[in-house]
Amino acid sequence: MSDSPDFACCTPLTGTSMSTEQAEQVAPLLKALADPVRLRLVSLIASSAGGEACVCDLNEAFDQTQATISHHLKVLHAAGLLDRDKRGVWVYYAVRPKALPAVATLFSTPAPTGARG
Amino acid sequence: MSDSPDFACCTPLTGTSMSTEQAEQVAPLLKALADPVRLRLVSLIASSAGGEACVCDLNEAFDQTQATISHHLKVLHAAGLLDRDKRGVWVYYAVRPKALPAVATLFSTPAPTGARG
DNA sequence: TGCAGACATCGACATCTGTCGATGTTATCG
DNA sequence: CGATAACATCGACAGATGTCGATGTCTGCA
Repeated sequence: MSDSPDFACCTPLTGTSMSTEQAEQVAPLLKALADPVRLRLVSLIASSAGGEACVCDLNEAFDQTQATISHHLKVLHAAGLLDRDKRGVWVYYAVRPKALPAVATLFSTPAPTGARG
Repeated sequence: MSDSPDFACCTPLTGTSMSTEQAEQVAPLLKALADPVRLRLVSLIASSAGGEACVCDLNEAFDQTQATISHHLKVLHAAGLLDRDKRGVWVYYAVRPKALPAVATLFSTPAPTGARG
């Protein structure tokens, strides 16, 4: 996977029927988010100071093993949702700026401006 | 499963860290959407005339078996994303009005109104 | 009553996924 | 150089998931 996907998922679900290609491009993104632990990871990172969080802190916030958390972070990173930054011994993850808004656009109604018909 | 979930997923992911309970409530919703076929199903239904579509038409729009499409529709219906309406021999599915906006809110930034930092 | 069509369900299967313990890799400190 | 700590990777395993063919259920029609 590229390290900087373009988030082509910016076309709303409604309005026009989605192409097979686009669906196959968006699904992995949602699949990465469709897990309670990963959802909380993203939320925790997004709400952290500076928009980033150290893995060591994340490990302590969950009941799962360090290996499991590392796995989930890898999945989120592979999906292009998280940025990874290693500083010395510590690793910081941050939510990719445009990732969440892109997903939000997917589920937004096209354009309520100028309702016609 | 209730036939009318309240879509408690209306709190944005960012801003405040998500609770375990809320995460476990939202994850199934995203899991239901995290499939290319189901994504296209929702999109196709949402963009159909009247906001609903007959299963017979949906079947013809996909390469998968009728049993598979029926399965996916059941998953989406169980997640509270689709409404089911049987009329004679035909069954019509419609996207639940507030379902998609609720998901959109999840991934929206808390409040762009009156940026105050 | 019998038949045909629309859709759901069942049973089976290969594959994917979440989780863990164990181990590997890399950076820091004495 | 050796020890320690932070994080990633590996191998394994139970359970979930997507798909199919076959069959069941219900409706409308002759």
